[in-house]
Amino acid sequence: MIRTHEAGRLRSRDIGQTVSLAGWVARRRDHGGVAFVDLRDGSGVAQVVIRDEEAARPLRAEYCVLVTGEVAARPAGNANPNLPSGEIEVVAARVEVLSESAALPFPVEEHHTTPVSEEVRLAHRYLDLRRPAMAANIKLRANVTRIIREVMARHDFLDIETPYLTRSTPEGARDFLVPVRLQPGSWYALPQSPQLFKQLLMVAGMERYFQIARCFRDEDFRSDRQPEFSQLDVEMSFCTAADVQALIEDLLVAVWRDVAGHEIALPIPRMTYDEALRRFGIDRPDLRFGNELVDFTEYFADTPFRIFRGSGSDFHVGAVVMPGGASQARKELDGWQDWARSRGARGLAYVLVGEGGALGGPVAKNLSDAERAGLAAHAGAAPGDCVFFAAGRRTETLALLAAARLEVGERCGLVDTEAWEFVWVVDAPMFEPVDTDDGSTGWTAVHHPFTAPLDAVAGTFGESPGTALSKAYDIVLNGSEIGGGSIRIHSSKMQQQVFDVIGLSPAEARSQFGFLLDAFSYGPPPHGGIALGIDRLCALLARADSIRDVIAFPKTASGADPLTGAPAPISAAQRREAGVDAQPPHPAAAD
RNA sequence: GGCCCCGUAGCGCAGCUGGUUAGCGCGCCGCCCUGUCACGGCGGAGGUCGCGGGUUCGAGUCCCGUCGGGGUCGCCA
Repeated sequence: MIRTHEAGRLRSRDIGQTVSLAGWVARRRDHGGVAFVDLRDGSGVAQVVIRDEEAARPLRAEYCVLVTGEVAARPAGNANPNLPSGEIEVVAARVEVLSESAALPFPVEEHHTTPVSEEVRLAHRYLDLRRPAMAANIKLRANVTRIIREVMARHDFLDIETPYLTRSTPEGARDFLVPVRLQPGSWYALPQSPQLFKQLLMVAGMERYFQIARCFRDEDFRSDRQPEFSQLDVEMSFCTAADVQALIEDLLVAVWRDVAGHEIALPIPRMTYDEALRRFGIDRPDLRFGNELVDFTEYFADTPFRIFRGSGSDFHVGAVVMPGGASQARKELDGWQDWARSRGARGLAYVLVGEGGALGGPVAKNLSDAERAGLAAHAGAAPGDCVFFAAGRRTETLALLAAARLEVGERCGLVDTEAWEFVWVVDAPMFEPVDTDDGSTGWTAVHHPFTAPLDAVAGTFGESPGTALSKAYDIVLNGSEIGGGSIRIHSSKMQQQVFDVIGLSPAEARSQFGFLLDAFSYGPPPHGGIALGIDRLCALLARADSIRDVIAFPKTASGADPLTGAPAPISAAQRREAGVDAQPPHPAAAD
């Protein structure tokens, strides 16, 4: 057995020992008759010195080699502090080439810091993953899932698999569909999440279920969204929201302690959805910095400036301060307008607070004397600051200000990039208005339609859906949602009431979720759960820009895999066998 | 589906208001160098400028279309 994963672990105490190291040639340098080879394996890099006729051996980058030799102290001077084994080396007695490497499509060696396009990296992912930074990400992820399994086992949860071939459901994201050879015209769908199955498992008496499940959604991608992704899926019976949160806190503490060396302070703070929107304009607040939004709706209730004067309960005027922003050039201030317009807004009004306290900018002269006098104090702005304003429909205005706050935080260096700021966002609304095809306003579930209402509205949410709050909870880290869950409805009567609100008729509900409603007629236990996004969680832990950096074989933004060429056309014979050619619509299919 | 940015040698890039033979760094190949460590020196190979069309005496450069990559809004219960 060849000893591997040793190179980076060699230390001066190993001097004098004979070792065998298997790994890859990270770099070769020749000086006279001596070859210096940096040998990389899973544990790091060691320098191998090869003399005599062995040095003439053609060892080039990424050759896979087996080196046997003695660990020795390096001659004085020039020790490379960048190598973990910088003060020792292996003097090779024997070098065996296990396999050669072709010239590389891009630099694999660590010290090459010039960026390589992701497309090229993905096309040769097996080389990309040899790079120490990427290898570290993959190891980090393996550690995370290992710790998750340990914690879940300690809490007596059962790891239960659920189907990947299941039925399509109407709500939510677009499904990936799979044709069924044995039943032409019928299709499986890949699950968007195991949501329904885990609730069925609760009915089945599996009181504590978890699974690290792959989920599939046929929607457009982002740096933090892939068509398939992994989530830690959890469901438990006879629990409260606090029980689920305590479990997840235990889990997060264990993961961050081991992987990040960080001790999360418990309990993780709670914030209501309403408070998050008021203070940060968004339901996933980034608490790594302050600079909260300021409500100016009342302040400008009677303003002569028409833009800031609206009517109706949905009108909102808000502001966010940019510290030191008053010294921005006109060009920079115009840049903010472009920035706002690129986000679909009309613009971003601003007021500059002068060093003497006098207000500048095009908006200020439209305000009354009294409004000008108190503006800086109300906004919490100091001389030299810039105050950005947005006005209009409340949700859109807050969304723009939330984005502006993040942009200000980044540009002004307000964000503590070393911080881990967790927060539970609780009591989200059950429903939000949605424009339907016929122009009327309907309701859609904010979380999902199996989310239970708060006890206070359990009997009345059908009468005023817009104000009903739910037993939902999202876990947010540094402004990213890393998980969300809720206490579920376990009464088929209440479940039907929710379907009524979102416009799903009893017949439709029965057609789509009949199996769940049936199950709920057999004594379902009260239950609730949560799902954590493994990819996002690992990306944050790895301080990676994209979840692609913590997925071994991710897809590009168009859903393609440059490595395998997927997706690819199938042959005519495959199409015939799958029954997707000239397929008649199934009689039971509804549009 | 909308908008923005990018596409020039294996990789990363430059290429001005259109004008000789399209450059630079790294890598690659060859030779030299007895302790290098982002070693160094000399020499060399390598490019349908993503693709198609248009304008022009002349297009890497300007215009239209298209494909690919990245970001973002919609979307993602």
